[in-house]
Amino acid sequence: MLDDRKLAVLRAIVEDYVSTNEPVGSKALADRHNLGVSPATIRNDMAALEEQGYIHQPHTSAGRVPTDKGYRLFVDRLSQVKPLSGAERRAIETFLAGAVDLDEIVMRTVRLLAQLTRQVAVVQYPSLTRSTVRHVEIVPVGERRVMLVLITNTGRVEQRVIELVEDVAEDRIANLRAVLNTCLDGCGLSSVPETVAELPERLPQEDRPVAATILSVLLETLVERHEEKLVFAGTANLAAADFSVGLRDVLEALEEQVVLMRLLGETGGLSELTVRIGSENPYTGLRGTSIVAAGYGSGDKELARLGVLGPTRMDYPVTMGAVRAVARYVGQILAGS
Amino acid sequence: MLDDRKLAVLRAIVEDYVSTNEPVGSKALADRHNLGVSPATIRNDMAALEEQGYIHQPHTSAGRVPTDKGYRLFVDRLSQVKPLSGAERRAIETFLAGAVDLDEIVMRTVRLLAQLTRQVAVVQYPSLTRSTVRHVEIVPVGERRVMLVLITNTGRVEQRVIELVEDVAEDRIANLRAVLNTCLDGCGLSSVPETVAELPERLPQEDRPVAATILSVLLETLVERHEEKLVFAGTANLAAADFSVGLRDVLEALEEQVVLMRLLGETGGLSELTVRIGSENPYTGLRGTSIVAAGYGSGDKELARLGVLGPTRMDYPVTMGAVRAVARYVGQILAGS
DNA sequence: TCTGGCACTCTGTGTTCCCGAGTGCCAAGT
DNA sequence: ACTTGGCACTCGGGAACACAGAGTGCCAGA
Repeated sequence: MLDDRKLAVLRAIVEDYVSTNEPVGSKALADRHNLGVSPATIRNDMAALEEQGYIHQPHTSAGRVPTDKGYRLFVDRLSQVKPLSGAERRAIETFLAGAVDLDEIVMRTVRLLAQLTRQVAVVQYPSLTRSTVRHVEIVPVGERRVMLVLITNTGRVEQRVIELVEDVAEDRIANLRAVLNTCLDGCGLSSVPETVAELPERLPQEDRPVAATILSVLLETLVERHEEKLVFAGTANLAAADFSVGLRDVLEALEEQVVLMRLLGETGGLSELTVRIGSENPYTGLRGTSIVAAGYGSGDKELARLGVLGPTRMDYPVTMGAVRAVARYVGQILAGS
Repeated sequence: MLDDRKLAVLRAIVEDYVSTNEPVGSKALADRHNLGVSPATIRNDMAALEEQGYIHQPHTSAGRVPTDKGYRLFVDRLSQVKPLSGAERRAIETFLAGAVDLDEIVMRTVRLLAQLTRQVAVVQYPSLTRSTVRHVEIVPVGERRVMLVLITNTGRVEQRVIELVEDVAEDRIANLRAVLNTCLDGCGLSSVPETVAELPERLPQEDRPVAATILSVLLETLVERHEEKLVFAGTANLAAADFSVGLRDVLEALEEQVVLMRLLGETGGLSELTVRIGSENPYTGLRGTSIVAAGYGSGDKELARLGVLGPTRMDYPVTMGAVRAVARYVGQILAGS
């Protein structure tokens, strides 16, 4: 069905189209790549490729352009992820190493990725789910209000203000805090719910209503927030890549956290690359765009995902290389801190 | 020099140009606004206005377009800030009231502002400088590491990880924490440096080096971070407003926090509107764009600034009204929480 | 000081035309 | 059974051109 030469032709078409941004014709192909055959032969192959939906002709008598299906085949079978240059590696290391806390790690990562790929980069904050509790703090901040602060081993801090229904003396709060910390210290966030369920028994009767309020907020924080936060950078790169489809839609999609979350996708293995090409992704505003994403984490646990978003017509090998490399480095940094 | 009628003509030109986005000619003016004079007269006035640099002709035999100077005069003398409609007010209130913590207040504010003005909105996090300390927490997070968490009365939480040079037992940390909280509780952040300076005296000799390390980080956090954080939303609106100047530059400027910070400007009074029109602003990538900003705060203290950024050709009265209103509401919300 | 009239100057738009790139097909060659 | 060169055909996009319409400046008269 698709012999080697046809595949070579498809590869050549993708490469040329990506670099020139113009439909590529049989003659140009014969010139630039030495496929060892004449334009006429290539034309026959192209006809076959088009027949099967891998490429497409904008109009009669224009060159061919890869379809989403064509890119898919290219990514799956015709290309190899291109590793970064040594200089780029060093740049990543020095750039990431300077970060002092989680916020800054994330910030620098997203900028780095945007710069490296010249596309829009998206980084999800490390999920709470895989972290463990380092410390829980309950701070009175008013008459009947306390602030709940949760610190994880990944250095993340979550905070919520809680309204109480009754006045609670400082020492009762202190006691509650002590009990909470004893129970939860080092506890994996995913197992917090069970641990918390048993907790009221250890408290004096009178404190249980208050504890219940606080604990419900705590759980809520874990569940609701556990992977909402996203950061992105490099939107200016969108303007450069002249988007076929309105970039208004793309900008809108970027502001829809929910959409973005889904685009980053569910995890494959750690550092495993996910590529969604054009219409493969569920959001209609993002036809015309592809997403290359990977999970990152410390050790062997995936903490969250990161990726880039660009025109379907992107340099997949290079982009994939950059995403994979950054994901790995971030993992290392997180593990080391 | 500029009699009333000429001013009226200028106002009419600005209004028409803003609504139609096309150079406006004398006949159209005479038709749409009843100025009581003939097109010919208007032409004379326009010639005078052009002479003085308030309007400008793209080409011979095209209508006139306001210059930056023209917009400036319009904003300063010819327009009145347009208050929001009742419906809009209610929308603001309900939308902002739902926020549970500072992060969410800021997030909702920036979205609200973007939606209301159909432009790019920017909100600066409430500055620490004006807040007071609610609580300082020091949490051991490893052998020789502690995490410093600072909670302010505005609900903001700052965190930093600190490496120590020696092992420090829990109880010494606890003591340090107690002392810190006693001294700093309720202390205005701006007066923290002095307060902290006297602090070592209250500590046992042995703890002073550790305390010094921690305190220096504390101060650093206050100084360095006190107004770095910015959030924006509504970039999709940029695509709609067909920017004369490349929107690439605008997107780039948006990612430069420093530039943005300066654009929001130094404070006038609280809720006082600052308007920078086109070339008035210092960053060349933003010719073609205007910024409308205002300070917001709780009580009479300005905590930070917010604003919107859009094409020079924007509806100033409406935009200014929205910015001012949002600034006030946010102030109220912050004061109330 | 305002107004109507008039000649003039542009831009933007629509039309036409033509070039060239690219194709598909076919018949001949290996 | 492929591959190749030749050939007629198609179609998009740029250049040349004309033209209508909007707008202007200026001038003479009210």
